[in-house]
Amino acid sequence: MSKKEEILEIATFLFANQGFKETSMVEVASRSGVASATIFYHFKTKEDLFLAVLKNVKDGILEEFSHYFGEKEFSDGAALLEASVAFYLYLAGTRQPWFLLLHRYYPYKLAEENTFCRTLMEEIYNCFVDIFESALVRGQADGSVSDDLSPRKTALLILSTVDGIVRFKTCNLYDAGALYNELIRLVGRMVK
Amino acid sequence: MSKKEEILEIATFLFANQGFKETSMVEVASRSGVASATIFYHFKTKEDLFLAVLKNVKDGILEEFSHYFGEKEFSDGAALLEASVAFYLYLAGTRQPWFLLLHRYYPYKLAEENTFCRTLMEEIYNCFVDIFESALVRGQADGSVSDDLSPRKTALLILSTVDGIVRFKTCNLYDAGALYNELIRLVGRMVK
DNA sequence: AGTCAGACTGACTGACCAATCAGTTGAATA
DNA sequence: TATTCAACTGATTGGTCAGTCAGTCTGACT
Repeated sequence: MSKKEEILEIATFLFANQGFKETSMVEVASRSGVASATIFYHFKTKEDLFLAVLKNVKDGILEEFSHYFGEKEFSDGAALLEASVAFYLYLAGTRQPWFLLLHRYYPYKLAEENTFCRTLMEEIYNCFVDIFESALVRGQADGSVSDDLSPRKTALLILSTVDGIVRFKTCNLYDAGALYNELIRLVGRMVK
Repeated sequence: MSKKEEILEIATFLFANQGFKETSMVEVASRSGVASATIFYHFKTKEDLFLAVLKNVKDGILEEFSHYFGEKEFSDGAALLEASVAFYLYLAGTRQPWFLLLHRYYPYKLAEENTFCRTLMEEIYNCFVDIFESALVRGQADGSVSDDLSPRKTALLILSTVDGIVRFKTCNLYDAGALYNELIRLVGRMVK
């Protein structure tokens, strides 16, 4: 792995676990085994480093989802929806730093003034919503999902539920992990 | 208003809008119209100031809920649940700084090592969950809520949905405010 | 061997920040 | 009037941090 990649990986971990302001370039440097000036050689500013991290996260998420849904088949829309929710939860577990980062306030704040950041955040969340929405649309076509639902709005609400549970889990509020099965059942009730 | 109260109010606003680390004691002082040493006279450390802010938020939330539910009557459990969700959304709108603060990572991180902070966070979230849970229990007794639901788990899932939508709104992701009606409808479907 | 460029570094700087301290002020009390 | 005490302050300090700069090193190409 090149030093640049190493810096990116360490920075992802630290920005996710400690936050942007709370992570110093010196710490990223020392953990990556480089001099702090090396980071500024590869990334112009600390904000630039953060954006590179966020881009990495976006690419990773999009790839994981397209990989998973590219090779699997589902019997109907409801089954696809259930699998989508389950895969979101699975991913939040295996790629904790990504979701920790997305549950911090900094990227959203940065997105208000930085168009590149806003684009990245939109791509990430649209990826999530689109998957739920297309499952709902397919479900309405094959009859496994109720017709009197707005697919887009319902998709957003499902995302906020799933995202909320994952956030509870990272915040150690309640034993949110124990709710995963119940969550999938309730989402089923919601759209039936 | 005493200077101490003024400091607390300004600190609540700044911690909520900028974050803990990003808010300097000098800024809190200058906006409150006092010398920075004055803050340290009233609050031993910056962390102490944050805990005082969080306690204020907790007291405010608990009072708002007990005030609202102390004077209203509801026809059945389902109606009570709907009103609870609606009041949560209403409160998140009128008391934005409180919810912004609760959607930051700092209080949860602090709660891991500081028992007082953990207690405050638990009191806040238990207040929310308890209200949803008791509405569900009442609904199961009067038949307006399905019997094959675990009231506690369902209450947690409803909270995560509502909390997720409020978070989306504060993060300016999508027009989450437009989903409020849809949200209440879907919660109704969930528990029927 | 000589040249060049990209990768990397140690030492430094100016800005900022939490916290301290030795005081002043003003109002209540003796 | 003298005393006391809580509230408040200006000046300062030790420490941290993002970012800069003037270089060194290494490997490829001539």
